[in-house]
Amino acid sequence: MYSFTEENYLKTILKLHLGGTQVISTNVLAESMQTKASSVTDMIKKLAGKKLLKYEPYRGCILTNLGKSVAVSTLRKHRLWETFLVNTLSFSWDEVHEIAEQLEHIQSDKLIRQLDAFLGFPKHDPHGDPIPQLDGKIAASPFFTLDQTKPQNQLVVCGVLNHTPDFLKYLSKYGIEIGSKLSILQINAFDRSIDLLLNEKQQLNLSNEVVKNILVQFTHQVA
Amino acid sequence: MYSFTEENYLKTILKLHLGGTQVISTNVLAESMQTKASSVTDMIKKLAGKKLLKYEPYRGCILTNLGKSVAVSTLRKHRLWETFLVNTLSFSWDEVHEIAEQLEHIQSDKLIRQLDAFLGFPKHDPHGDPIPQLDGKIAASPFFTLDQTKPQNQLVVCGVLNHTPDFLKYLSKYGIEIGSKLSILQINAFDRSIDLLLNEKQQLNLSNEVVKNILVQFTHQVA
DNA sequence: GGTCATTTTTAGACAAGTCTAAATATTTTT
DNA sequence: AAAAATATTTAGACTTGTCTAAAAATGACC
Ligand SMILES: [Mn+2]
Ligand SMILES: [Mn+2]
Ligand SMILES: [Mn+2]
Ligand SMILES: [Mn+2]
Repeated sequence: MYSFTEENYLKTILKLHLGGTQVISTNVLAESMQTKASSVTDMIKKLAGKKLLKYEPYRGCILTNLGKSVAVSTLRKHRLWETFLVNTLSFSWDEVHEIAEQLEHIQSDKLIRQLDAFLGFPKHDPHGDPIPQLDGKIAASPFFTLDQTKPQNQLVVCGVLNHTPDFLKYLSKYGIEIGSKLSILQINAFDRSIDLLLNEKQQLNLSNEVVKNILVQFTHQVA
Repeated sequence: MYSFTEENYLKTILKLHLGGTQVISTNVLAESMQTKASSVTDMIKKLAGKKLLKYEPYRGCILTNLGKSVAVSTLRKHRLWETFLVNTLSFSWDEVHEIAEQLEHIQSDKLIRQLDAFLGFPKHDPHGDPIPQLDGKIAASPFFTLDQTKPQNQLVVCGVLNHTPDFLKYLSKYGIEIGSKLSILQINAFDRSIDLLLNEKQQLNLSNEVVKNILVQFTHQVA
């Protein structure tokens, strides 16, 4: 129905909306899509012609409900495939994004329904991001970042905000993954780094840059 | 590395080679690709330029070893994905071809290796076609068609030659699927139809048109 | 309110893949 | 061996998505 390129534009616009921006400017979109502003203008016009977004020249664009539904569906497919790659095919969380970028464009409603069922209707992908449901609803994340915590908090790692392979490999190297238990020992005021105990045995220090990209929740809760 | 279109051309040429044709003519390829001869000429020239096939103007083309390896890899991916869809996601054998046509172009060696392992290194796809192995070898089919059998033969259905959804649904309607047991009761000379016993309980008659598209082997053998 | 910097759009070009129509080569028929 | 039929290639055009360079609109500053 829609080309890979169209779906990628729509998904990127959706993510910018979800990031809190109402109207998406041409330059911001060009930056996000890693392309030129002139290319974006051309594509935006085409998408507007297909009623996928509202476009005001020199102002920017906003997804219509139609555009939003296409974008959410693509995001849902992306995150379900990432879950499949990690849970079923033993990939690590830093390897799956590129492959999911391809798989998210496979067209078959039944395929995604069956995949969802096979995976047990997961709520979150391997990076802790919510998987949009079949009805298009995207749950608000129940997690918070590690830099919003206090000493003595007992926490579980539930996701990350930075999705780059470098960051994910860095965490894996220290044994930090989804489900890891963290106890806050001390927050160092001078550099906002945190001393903590990982899985009740290993003590380590994480810089503020790392800490603000880790999503956690309290131990007693069940996601 | 190669575009979807290039991979589709290469895979189609490979199948024509496997069907026994040494040199593929422009018109035959156009027919197989459901496109025009002029488009084929353009594409063949491009593929020849990339050393994927040898092309002699007005004569036809033959895959090089490089072209063959790309084509075999695409065919392997197609058949592994079809197996995944049927074995893991509960699709029926008449629903998977279209989806596999998309999935076969996903680029990731590791993905296919992991999928193969997850599926238990299957030798045949849901239609009984051999799955090319990682080294590029395609096993000769150990099966023969139902019209090459004699009365009293005890057989197991192992595949089909006609892959159209219509034919596959027709077989499913009568309960004929991979693994079904067949006993030949009688071969009717006047129309070459066959009376047989399905799974030791149901008697039925299959036309020659159906019979020559069903692949079987003797009951005692294990594929 | 006018100038300047920035943002956005337009104009024109290109690559991939396709098509129709016309030209040319090959094969078959006489 | 020439004519007719068939197969193949070429020429020119179109679509999608991209780019660079130039033009136009917008917003900031004085
Ligand atoms: Mn991702
Ligand atoms: Mn993710
Ligand atoms: Mn198939
Ligand atoms: Mn098949």
